[in-house]
Amino acid sequence: MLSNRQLLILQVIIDEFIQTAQPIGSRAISKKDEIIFSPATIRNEMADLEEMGYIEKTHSSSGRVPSEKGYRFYVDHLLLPFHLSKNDQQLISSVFEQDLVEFEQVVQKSVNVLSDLTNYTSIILGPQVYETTLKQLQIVHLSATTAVAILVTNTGHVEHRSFTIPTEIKASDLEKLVNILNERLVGVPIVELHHRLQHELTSILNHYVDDIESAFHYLKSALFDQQPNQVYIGGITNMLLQPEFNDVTKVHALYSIMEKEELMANVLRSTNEGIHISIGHENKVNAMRDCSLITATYSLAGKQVGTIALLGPKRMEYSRVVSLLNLLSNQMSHTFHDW
Amino acid sequence: MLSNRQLLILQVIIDEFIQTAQPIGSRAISKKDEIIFSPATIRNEMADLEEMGYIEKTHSSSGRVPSEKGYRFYVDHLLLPFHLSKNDQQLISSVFEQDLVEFEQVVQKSVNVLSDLTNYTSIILGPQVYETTLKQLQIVHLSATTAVAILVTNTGHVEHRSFTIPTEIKASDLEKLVNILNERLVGVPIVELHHRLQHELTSILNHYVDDIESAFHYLKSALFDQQPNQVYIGGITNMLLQPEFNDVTKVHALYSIMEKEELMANVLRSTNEGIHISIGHENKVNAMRDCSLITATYSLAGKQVGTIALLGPKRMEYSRVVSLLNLLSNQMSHTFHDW
DNA sequence: TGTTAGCACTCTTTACTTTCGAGTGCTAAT
DNA sequence: ATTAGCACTCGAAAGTAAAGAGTGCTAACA
Repeated sequence: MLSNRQLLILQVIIDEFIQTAQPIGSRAISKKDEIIFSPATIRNEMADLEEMGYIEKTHSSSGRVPSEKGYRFYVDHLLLPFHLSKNDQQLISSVFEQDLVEFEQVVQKSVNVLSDLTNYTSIILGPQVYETTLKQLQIVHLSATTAVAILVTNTGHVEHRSFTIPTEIKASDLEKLVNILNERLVGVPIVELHHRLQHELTSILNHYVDDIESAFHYLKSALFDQQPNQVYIGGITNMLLQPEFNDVTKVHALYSIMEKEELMANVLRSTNEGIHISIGHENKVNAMRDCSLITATYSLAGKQVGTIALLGPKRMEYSRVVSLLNLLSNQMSHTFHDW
Repeated sequence: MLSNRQLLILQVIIDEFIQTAQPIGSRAISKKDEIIFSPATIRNEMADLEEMGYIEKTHSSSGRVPSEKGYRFYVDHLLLPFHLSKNDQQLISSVFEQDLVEFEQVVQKSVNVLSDLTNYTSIILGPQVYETTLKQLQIVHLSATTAVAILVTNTGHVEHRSFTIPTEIKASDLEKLVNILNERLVGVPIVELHHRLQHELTSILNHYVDDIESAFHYLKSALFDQQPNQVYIGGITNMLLQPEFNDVTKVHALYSIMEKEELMANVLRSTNEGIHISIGHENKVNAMRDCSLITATYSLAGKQVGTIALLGPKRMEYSRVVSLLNLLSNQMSHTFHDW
């Protein structure tokens, strides 16, 4: 479809535009070392590339900028493997060098390193709780009427929820309940807890506990009502550094959606395994239509559990970012392999 | 010092500027109902007010805007008690109407309500952990070499930290240690824990535990290494709605410091009891020199524990914001009174 | 003596023009 | 097939002009 020369020119245009954010003219292209043709020749090729929809003009006599189709072609066919600098590699590795056992710590560090290295906004979706299993359940009484329920997972994740104990529930009932649940439910995947509680254990529990109904109801609501989506975001302010976000209204739209954890979680959760790139209008969320989102998945104990993403302008350093995400997601998966 | 007429005019200028963000001219002032003088008279008074430094011109023939000295005078002497609308009051009360026992939930809700009501950025500094006491300490083993330490406070706050258990420490030692700590330390203020561990308990512990040194060391570092500052921020994007933050560079500076939790914690921690207002250059942090920060303290069980703040342009609705903060901080203190 | 009308003056804002240059498309020559 | 040449287009930047909001000052007024 595209001649070698056209491929070369397209590559130069996109590479250049990613760096400068300025439209590229035929003269500038001809001056590149790898180009041995005159501006006129290049103009002809550019006219063809434009006709095919890979590049665009900002106005009738401007240089060219990549179109979304152009970026798509670029990432699909022109992406050269990027050799990460020693510094990049070290910074990523440094996340895993300490004895961090807690998931949150690793993720928090990763988010920061990633946004610092790229100057984009990095987003990590934490492990799906349903991939993890229950390690321990516990009630700590704070006063006669209040208590904290604490749930520890096999990944070291701790969920806790305070609640008031209504007067009709005996504290002893609650304790019994928790004891029974611990005996029966340790090792069960979190996502199944609800079902198991509901269907298999009610009868057994009725046997032991006087007023199982309300005690159960309370414990359930305390623990499972709002399963928080763990979305970690770093480098939000980096967006402001990109020239395409000089306009405050654009930034506002983008920031608003990033404040919505659930929305972000949905966006990231629906990604395929491995590296995936959404460019501009390929993004389902309107406010991201001027951005590209690159996602990578990582796994915990062999199962896919979460997503790492970088959000930046369409004019992203795709090559480098893909390499960084690859490295990081691999290292994460490796670190979490035997948890 | 200032005549009644000057006070009136100053008040009108500031009230008006707070609403419109536009310089106010003599003609506009004279049209106000409460003003019965001609523009010429007002011009004379304005010249005086300017000479005294309460108002400024943006250029030689512009209307006047309040100076920082003007705002200071305004909040010190001209602030009328603001009557909150039913809606405002209800929204604030709604935070406390549910059975929220957990501190985090109350604070998170408050932050959101506050930023929604004001269109400013709201910041809440969580309870100082050292004001709270230990309720329970616990170790949950995840694997042979990893465990989570969980610390529950009397406020229902849960701290947890995962750590690797080095081979030289016996799991049983760790358990013993935790048992002893629980017997001895429940009810001790968190801030004293470190001291108590260090000085009073070492001898006792030595008696029971074989290798107290390293077990102790590990537990300590797991629990007390980085005491997180709990800074809750809501409505960061609201800044973008203010005309004074049309400039992306200003926003960037401001957002950067808000990403630094410790810095924000320091700023808020160093406030006096009750309501306090810092205007423009009164703020110690450079990036806030174009902003006003209004803080209020709330207490838990009678002791001062935290700060609620609103950050906005110098042109804030001081009167309303003060009332809102007063109401919220009182309700918070009241709610937390007997925790 | 305090207040106000009148007026010249200042400065910003907006719109309109001009100029400059980067870049294009096309044609004709190589 | 490639390139030099050239007329043309458009945006960005700079300059000009008019409009309007607001001021300070002076002199008149109650």
